[in-house]
Parts: sequence; structure tokens; C-alpha cells
Amino acid sequence: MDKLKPFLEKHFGHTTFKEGQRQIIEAVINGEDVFAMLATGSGKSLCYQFPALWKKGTAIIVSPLLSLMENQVQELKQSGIRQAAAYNSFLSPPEKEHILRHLADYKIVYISPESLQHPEVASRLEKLNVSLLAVDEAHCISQWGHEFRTDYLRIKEIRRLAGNPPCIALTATASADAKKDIIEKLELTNPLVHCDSVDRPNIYIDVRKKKNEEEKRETLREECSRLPLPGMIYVNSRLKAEELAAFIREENGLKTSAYHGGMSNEDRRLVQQQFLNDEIDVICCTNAFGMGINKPNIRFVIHYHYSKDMESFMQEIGRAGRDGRQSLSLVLYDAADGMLPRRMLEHEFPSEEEIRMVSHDPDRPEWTTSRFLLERYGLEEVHARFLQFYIHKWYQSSRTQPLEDFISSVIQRRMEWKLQKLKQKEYWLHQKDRCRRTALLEVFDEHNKNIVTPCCDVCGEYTMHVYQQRKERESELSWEERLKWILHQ
DNA sequence: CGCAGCACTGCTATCAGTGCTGCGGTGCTATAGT
Repeated sequence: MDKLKPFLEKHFGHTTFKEGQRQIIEAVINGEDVFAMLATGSGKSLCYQFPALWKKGTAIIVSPLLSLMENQVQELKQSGIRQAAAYNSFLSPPEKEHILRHLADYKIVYISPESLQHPEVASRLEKLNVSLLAVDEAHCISQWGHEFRTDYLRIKEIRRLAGNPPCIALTATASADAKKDIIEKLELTNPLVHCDSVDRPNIYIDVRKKKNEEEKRETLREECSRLPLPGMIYVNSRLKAEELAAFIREENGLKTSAYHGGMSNEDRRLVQQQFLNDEIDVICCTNAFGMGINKPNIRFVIHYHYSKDMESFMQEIGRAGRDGRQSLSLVLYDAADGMLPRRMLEHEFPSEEEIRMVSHDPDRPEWTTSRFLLERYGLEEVHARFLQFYIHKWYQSSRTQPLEDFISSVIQRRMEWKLQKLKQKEYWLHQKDRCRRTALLEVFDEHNKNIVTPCCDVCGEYTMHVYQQRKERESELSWEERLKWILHQ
């Protein structure tokens, strides 16, 4: 007798499981660890929400963005699941205290990796019956955990503290390397591994080398005048995002907006909402834009600057064509583009001078805080947290080498790793004799490529059909929209 | 694999070349002050 289905219908209103869901849910219920790579829209959340409600105790869900947590809790509450909360800095101190005191009354609690590390939180979890620990958008562990948000690498410690509950890692895109890294960093034991294909057959992949920035802009202007809308343009600086938004607005008469981390929360929310409502034709953004965006009709993603590795690229182009209709990924690059990612890579780490200073300071307490490092040495915040994390790691280790050497070797290893990822990306851009899709999928350990037409610039030209769509769209418009469009021209 | 902006230099032009420096992305949190 199948008990899962009635439960599914009662709490989530579905009559059947989607591909893969059932197996994952059963594994979590049985106390197994899971690594799941599921395509967007295939019901990732259900994989932890179902077991969370099914099992006794409280499920802890680690989520990277406050906005994602808020959305999830809101959705749960709307579908009648009220014992859900997000524990984060949006809450006032009394509200936080209230949630912590009554943790056991909740079935699902969302939390950031940073908040998870708070001593009050950790000590509460120690006494709590944690039904499962889920890490949503788990690729963040591998993408952010080593340098930018090191608390991602400390999740396993809290997991141990909470009595080793079953752990489920969920993501839409993780390369073969990232998958290995995630499993290792979370200490998943014999996990059930479920991987959907990351291939997106309705996205045509195009790469074009340009002589210089001027040529890139020319191409941008041309493409924005004929590609179906809406679309996205990725750049690697905030200033450039603003600049290109203005450029396309002026040159093409399109509704554009920039989006980057330097904007206020209100502006970001507004722009995002306008884009989702089809009130913006082209959004020019840094990598701040994307996570949690589920807009079905994005027709193109142009990379005005290329992303730093293959999996960021996959994530970024994967935002196009969620509705299944023909879409386009276009990368424009020139010889000077390699400079910035290398500079940024170096800038991610503290300098040798800073490491020496910190390592040899006799006044530095053993369990130093990032705040201490920040104030005493005037380090950048990210560098201070990076150092704090690896200093602690050194104290936990056998300390066979001096602290300075330990940190330097970590940095060297990570730099080499990241540089190799960047080179892999550049190799992929430059090579002109292999199918781009085949080469892209190999990074994700997929070797049985489907025959896709149109596929990519190497397999064959494909432009006319795509451009045709814009014309079709324009003739579908109402007279008001058409008038607006004509006035723009 | 750059580029803009600045100070400096040589030696007297309000310049022309050189060389240095800074820039550049992702988000959480806590806390002080309106």
C-alpha cells in the first residue's frame, strides 16, 4: 500500500511524483544522504519539503539568499504549511529569540550558512531533533565556499553537532568536479546520486571573436535589433552594466535596465519584478542576477564578457528558454578579455604581505575572529573572513607546517585550480573544431549527446529561424503594443 | 591579455614621454544612529 501518494496529495496538492522525486524522497525518509542535480522546474523543493513534513522533528534548510528563503516560506504558507520560518537578519532580536526557543514547533526552518554558525543557533540544534539537513543551491559550496563565503565549508561541523541527520544536497547545475567537492565538503556517506541531464537542446550556442570593444558593441546593437525579446546581457563590472543598459536604450530604443550588487535592495527588487513582468526588454547585469530567477520566456543570453568557468556559464545560459522554445546563447570575446578575470582571481586572496603580518603577530588570539583581523590589519572583509577560516583550520590540523606556509599553500592550490577552470573555459571559446555542446556537456560528465538541430556555431550556422521569431512576436502584439514599438523606432 | 589618471622628469615648452597606481564580482551579518 502506497502511503506516499495520499500524503503528497494532502499536503502538496499533486497526484503524482515527477521524474526522480520519489526515489530521492524515499532515500531521505530512510535516512540516506542524497546528492540531487535536478533541472529547474522539476520540483527540487519537494525533495526536502516532503520528507520534512513526513518525518518527526525539524528540517533545516540552508539557503544562499535571503530572497530565496522569503519566497519559499511564503509559498509554503500559501499552500497551508504554516510551521515554516526563515531565520535571518530580517528578523528583530526578539523575533529571532522566539524562533530559537520554539524551534521544535517548526517543521521547516530556512537559514543562511552564516547564521547557522551562530553559537546560539548551534547549541539549540544540538538539543533539537533535526529530521534532515538540506542544502539548497548546493553548487554554492563549491563556487563560494572556498573563498567568498567560507561558512559554506563549515556546514558539516554543525551537521555533526546536530547528531548527523540525513543530508540532501540539491542543485540544478554542478560539474563533475563540483559534485565531488560538494559530496566531500558535506561529508555525504554513500549518497544516492541522482543527476538529470544539464543539456538544453532548445538553446543554440554561438561564440564570436571580435577585434575590440567597438566591434562587440556593434554586434550588440545589431543583435538587439533583431533577436526576439526579452534577453539578458552578462558583463563583469557594475559600471559596464549601467553603460550597456544606456547604450541599448539609446541605440535600439528598447526598455533596458542594469542589475548589479551595487544597487539598493529596493532597486534590485524593482528591476527584477519589472523583468519578470515583461516590462524590461533587455537586462544588463553582473553575476549578481540569476539565482532564483525562473522566467520562462528569456530568448537570449549574451555574454559581453565571458564567465570565469564552464559551470557558471552553464548556469547563466540555462536561464534562457525555460519554456522550451528556441533560444540563443551568444558569447562575444576579444583578446583583452582575459585580463580582468585574472586580476579578480588574484584579488580574491589576501596578499603575501598581509599573510605574513597576520601569521607572525604574537598578539593574535588563537581563535581569532574576522572582526579582529579586519580592525587590526585593515584587511578587506572577504580577506579577513578567508584568513580567519584557514587560521582555524590550521589550529584544527596537525600543524606540521608554519601557519604562513599553510595559508600560502592553500592559496596557491586554489589559484591554480581556478586558473585551470578559466583556461578550460578559454580553450572552449577558442576551439573551432568540436561541437560546443558536446564539449560543454563533457564538463558535466555527459558523454552521450543527443542530436540537436540547430546546435552551435561549429555544427552549423543558425540564425534566420531565430530572427524570424521576433517578427512573429511583433505581429502577435496588440495595436497598443505595436504602436509603442513603432514609436520606439 | 587594458587603460585612465596622475605625478614625475628633463630642463624651460606650458610640453612629451615615462612609469606608477588603482580599478574590477558574487552576500551574509551586526551595530550605531536617525
